[in-house]
Amino acid sequence: MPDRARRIPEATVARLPVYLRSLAELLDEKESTVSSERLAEMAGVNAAKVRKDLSYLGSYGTRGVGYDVEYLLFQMSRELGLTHDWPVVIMGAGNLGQALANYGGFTERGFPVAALIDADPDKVGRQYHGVQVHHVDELPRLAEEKGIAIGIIATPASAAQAVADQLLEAGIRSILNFAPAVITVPPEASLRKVDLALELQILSFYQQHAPDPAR
Amino acid sequence: MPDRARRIPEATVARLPVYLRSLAELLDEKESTVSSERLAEMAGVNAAKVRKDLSYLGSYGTRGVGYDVEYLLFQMSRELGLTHDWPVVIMGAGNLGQALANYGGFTERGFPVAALIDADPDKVGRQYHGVQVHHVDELPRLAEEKGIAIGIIATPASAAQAVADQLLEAGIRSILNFAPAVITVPPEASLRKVDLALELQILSFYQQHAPDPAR
DNA sequence: ACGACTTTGTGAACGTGTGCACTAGCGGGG
DNA sequence: CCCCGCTAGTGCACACGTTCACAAAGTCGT
Ligand SMILES: NC(=O)c1ccc[n+]([C@@H]2O[C@H](COP(=O)([O-])OP(=O)(O)OC[C@H]3O[C@@H](n4cnc5c(N)ncnc54)[C@H](O)[C@@H]3O)[C@@H](O)[C@H]2O)c1
Ligand SMILES: NC(=O)c1ccc[n+]([C@@H]2O[C@H](COP(=O)([O-])OP(=O)(O)OC[C@H]3O[C@@H](n4cnc5c(N)ncnc54)[C@H](O)[C@@H]3O)[C@@H](O)[C@H]2O)c1
Repeated sequence: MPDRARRIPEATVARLPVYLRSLAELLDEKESTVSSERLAEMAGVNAAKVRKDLSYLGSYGTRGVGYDVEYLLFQMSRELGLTHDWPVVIMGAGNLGQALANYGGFTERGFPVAALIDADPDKVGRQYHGVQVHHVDELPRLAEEKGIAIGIIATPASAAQAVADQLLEAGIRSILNFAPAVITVPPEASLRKVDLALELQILSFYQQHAPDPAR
Repeated sequence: MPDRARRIPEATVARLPVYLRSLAELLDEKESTVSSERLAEMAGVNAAKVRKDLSYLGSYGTRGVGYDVEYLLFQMSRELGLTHDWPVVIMGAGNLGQALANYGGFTERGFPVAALIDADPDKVGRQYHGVQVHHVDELPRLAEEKGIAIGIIATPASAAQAVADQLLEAGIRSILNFAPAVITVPPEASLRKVDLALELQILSFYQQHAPDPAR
C-alpha cells in the first residue's frame, strides 16, 4: 500500500458528502470556481477545515483563485466511489422498508433499490414502487446476480442481528441499520446506524439542560 | 452555575440513550444489577468508557457489585429529560412525514406526534394515523397550546431553512432535520440531522477503499 | 515585468475523546 | 472480624480532531 500516509480521517470522510452536495449546487449555478471560504459557508463548517479536508484528496486548488468546481466534484466523486451505481437491498418490507423503496432520492443519488426482502410469506411476491419483494432464501442469489454491495436493515430490532448476519453471509459488507438495536459486525465490514428515537432523546437532553427552559 | 465541572461531554450524551435501551432490556429480564462489563457488551462499547460515562451522572454504582438497574434507569431518564413526554411537530406531510406519523415507536418512547404541518392547502385538514394536518400559520398557536418543544423537518431541501426559521419563530428550539440541506440555527437552539444519502455515500467510500474489493 | 492582492496548503498549538492500568471500596465467606 | 475477590471510579498518556496563523504560490492589473 503506497499511500498509507494519505489515509483519510473518519471525520473528514463524513464531511465529504456535504461538500459534494455543495459543489453540485454550485455547478447548477454555473459557478466555475469556489473558495474554501464560500464552500465552508455552504457546508456549515469553518474554512480551515475545508482546506485540510480537501488536502487529503490531493492539491486540487489554485492559490489566489480557489477550487475548480467541476474538477473537484469529479475527484471527490471518484474518491467516494460514486462513479458507478451501488445497488442496495432493503431487509424488511414493512412501513419503513416500503417508504424507502418509494423514495426516489436514493436512485437519483446512485443507490438504486434492487430488491426488498421479507420473511413474511404474505409479502413475498408483492411489489412496491416497482421493487419486488423476495424471500430471505433468495438473498445470496440476488446479491450475486445484481451486484448488491449495501444492505439496509428495516426489520424489527429483535431480528436485526440475525438479518445482519444473513447480509454478511451473502457477501454484503456495508450495512445501514435503522432498527433500534446494537448489532456487531466483523472488522472488515462497515456499519452505520440511523436511530430516530436516539436523536430525539439527545435533543431532549439539551432541551432539559437549556439555560432558559423555554417551555 | 454551580456544577460547571460536571458538564457532560457531547460524546457521552450521544451514548446515554444506548445505555438506556440496554437498561430497559435488563429490567425486562428481571436483572437487578449490572456490571460495567455487561453493559459495555450490550451497548457495543468498552467497559472503561461505560464507567467514565456513568460517572458524569454521579456515583451510582457499588464497587464489587455493579449498578442497580432500576435506580440507574431512573437517574438516566431524569438526566435525559425523559420523565415527561415531549410532543413533536412534523413539518411536511409528504411521504416521509406520513410514514413518521404512522410510526408508533415515537409515542412509545415519549415523543407523541402532536401535529403535522404542511404548506399545501390540499393536505391541510386531512389526518394521518389520527394526526391532524395544519397550515403553517397555525404553528405558533399549536406550539403554545400543545407545549411542543421539538420540530422535525420533512419538507423538500429547498424549504428546509425557511421551515427551521418558522420553528424557531414559534419558540421551538430543538430541531431534527431529514432534508438533505445544511441549515443554520442560533447557538441557543439544538440541531441534529439524519441524512440517508449521506450515510450511503459514507458506506460507498469504505466499500471503495476496502482491502479486498468483494464485488 | 513586477508588485499588490488573494487564497491555498500546512505546521503547530490546543481541545476533546479514548482506553489502560491502578486504586478505592464494598460484599461475602471463612 | 478480617481477608479475599470483585468491580466502580479515575489519573494519565495517547490518539484524534479542530483551529489558528502564516508562508508559499498563484492571479491580475498596470
Ligand atoms: N416506520 C418508521 O417510520 C420507523 C422510524 C424509525 C425506526 N423504525 C424502525 O425500523 C424498523 C422497521 O420498522 P417498520 O415500521 O417498518 O416495522 P414493520 O413491522 O412495519 O416492518 C417490519 C418488517 O420486517 C419483516 N421482518 C421481520 N423479521 C424479518 C426477518 N428476520 N427477515 C426479513 N424480514 C423480516 C416483517 O415481516 C415486516 O414486514 C423497526 O426496527 C423500527 O423500530 C421505523
Ligand atoms: N421519503 C423518504 O423515504 C425520505 C428518505 C430520506 C430523506 N427524505 C427527505 O425528506 C424530505 C421529505 O421527503 P418526502 O419524500 O416526504 O417529500 P414529499 O415531497 O413527499 O413531501 C414534502 C411535503 O412538504 C410539504 N412542504 C413543502 N414546502 C413546505 C413548507 N414550506 N412548509 C411546510 N410544508 C411544506 C409539501 O407540501 C409536501 O407535502 C425531503 O427533503 C427528502 O429528501 C425522504
